[in-house]
Amino acid sequence: MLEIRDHISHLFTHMEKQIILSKKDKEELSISFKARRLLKRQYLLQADTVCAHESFVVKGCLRMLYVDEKGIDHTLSFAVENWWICDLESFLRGSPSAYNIEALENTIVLQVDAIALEKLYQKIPLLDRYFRILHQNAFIGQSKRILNNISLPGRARYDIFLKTYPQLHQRIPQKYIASFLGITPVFLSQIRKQRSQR
Amino acid sequence: MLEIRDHISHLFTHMEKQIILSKKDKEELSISFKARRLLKRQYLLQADTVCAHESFVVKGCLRMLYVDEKGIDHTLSFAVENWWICDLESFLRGSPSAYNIEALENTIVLQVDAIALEKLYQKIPLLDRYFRILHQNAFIGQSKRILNNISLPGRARYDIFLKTYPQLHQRIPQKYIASFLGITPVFLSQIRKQRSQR
DNA sequence: CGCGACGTTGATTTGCCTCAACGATTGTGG
DNA sequence: CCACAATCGTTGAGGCAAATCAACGTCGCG
Repeated sequence: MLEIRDHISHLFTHMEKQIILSKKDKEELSISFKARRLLKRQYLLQADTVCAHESFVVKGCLRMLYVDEKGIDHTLSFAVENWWICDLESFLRGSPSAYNIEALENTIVLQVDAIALEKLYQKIPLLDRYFRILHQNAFIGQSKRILNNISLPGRARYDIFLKTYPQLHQRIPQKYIASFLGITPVFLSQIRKQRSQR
Repeated sequence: MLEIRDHISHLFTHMEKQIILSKKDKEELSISFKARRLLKRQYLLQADTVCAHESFVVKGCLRMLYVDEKGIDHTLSFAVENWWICDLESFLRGSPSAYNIEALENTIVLQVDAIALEKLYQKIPLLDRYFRILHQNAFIGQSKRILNNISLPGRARYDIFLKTYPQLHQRIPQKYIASFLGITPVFLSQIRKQRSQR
C-alpha cells in the first residue's frame, strides 16, 4: 500500500520555499492529496480523456506529448522530481485533453483533483501565492524556450538543452529529446556526431 | 496630464472577471498604479536595464523583442488592450533585461512597480489569485505556441496565427508577425502569395 | 521631390527531413 | 540459455522547406 505520509514531505518542502505552512495546513494537504505509483511506460493521462489531477512528481520521470495526425509524437515537457505536471487547460475547463502523459521510469506522484484543490484554495489562501509563483517561473522558462525555438537552429537548441538540464539527458532517450527540441532523431544524431568531432 | 482615474476602470473590469474587489481595494489599486503614455516607436523597456514595472495595456499595442548577436530581432509577444506585459525574470529578480518592449502605436499603460505590488499583495490577498489565474492562462497559451513551433511548418503556424488573433494581423506590420512566428519576412510573403492563389 | 521603410519576387544555398539500411542493445518466448 | 523480434541510435543518399542575397515597386514622410 502506498502511504501518503511517506511522500508528502517532499511537497511540503517544495511549498515552503515560497510560503509558510501551519500544522493545520499540512493536515489539510495530507488528506487532499493521494499518492499514485506508475510503472515505466504507464500512462498518467490519455488523450481525449479529462485531466482530472494536478500531479507533483516525488520520484521518477514523466513526459507530456502530443500525437499529430500522422502519428508522430511531439514532446511538450518532461517532469522529474519536484516538478508539477498537468494539462492545465483540460484540468481547469474539464475539457478532453489533447495530450498524453506517460512514465519514462517507475514513478511516484502526488495528485489532487479539481474539487479538492478548490477547497484547498479556500482553506489555505496562501496556496494562490504558491501557484502564482510557480506559474510565473514556468512562464519565464517557457518564454526562453519559445525564444530559442524562433531564433536558433536545432544544433544551438541542443547545446542549450544540455546546459539547462545537464542531469536530464542521461536519463531520457535521445528520440524524446529530439522531439522536445522540434527536430528528428536522425538529425539529432548527426548533430551529436559533429559535436563529438571537436 | 494623464489621470489614473480615466483609465483604471479598465483594469478593475479585467480583474473582476476573476476576483471581487471592494471599494477599499480599488482605492489601494488606484494609488499604486501610474498611467503612462507612449508614442509610437517609443520604448517601454530597453535591454540591459531592469524591468521596473508590470504594465497593463489600456489602449494601443506593444511588442516585446530580443535582438540577437547578428542584430536580428525576434518577437516574443505582442500586447494589446487588456494584456499585461513585462519581463518577469528581470522584474522579479531585479536583473538586467535581455528584452526590449516598444510601442507599435501610441499607447496608454497602467504600471505598478515591484515594491508597490508587494504591498498590494499584502493588502489584497486575492491579487495572488488574480495573477495565478492570469499566469495559468498564459501558460496554456504558451504551451500551444511551443507545440506549434516544434510540430508545424511555418505555413501552418501562420494559418493558426490568423485564426487565433484575427484582429491582430491588420494592426501589426508583417515583418513583426514573421519574427513572432520564427520565419523571415521574405518567406512569409511567399506563404501569403500561395494562400491568395486559392 | 527624394529618401527610407516595407513588402514582393526571383535565384541560389543550406538546414533539416525522409527514406532506407545497418549494428547494438534489450527483452521475450521457446 | 539461446534465438528471435523489437527498439534504438547511427549512417548515407536524396529531396524539400526555409534562409540568404539581391533587385524592384510602393508608400509615407521629411
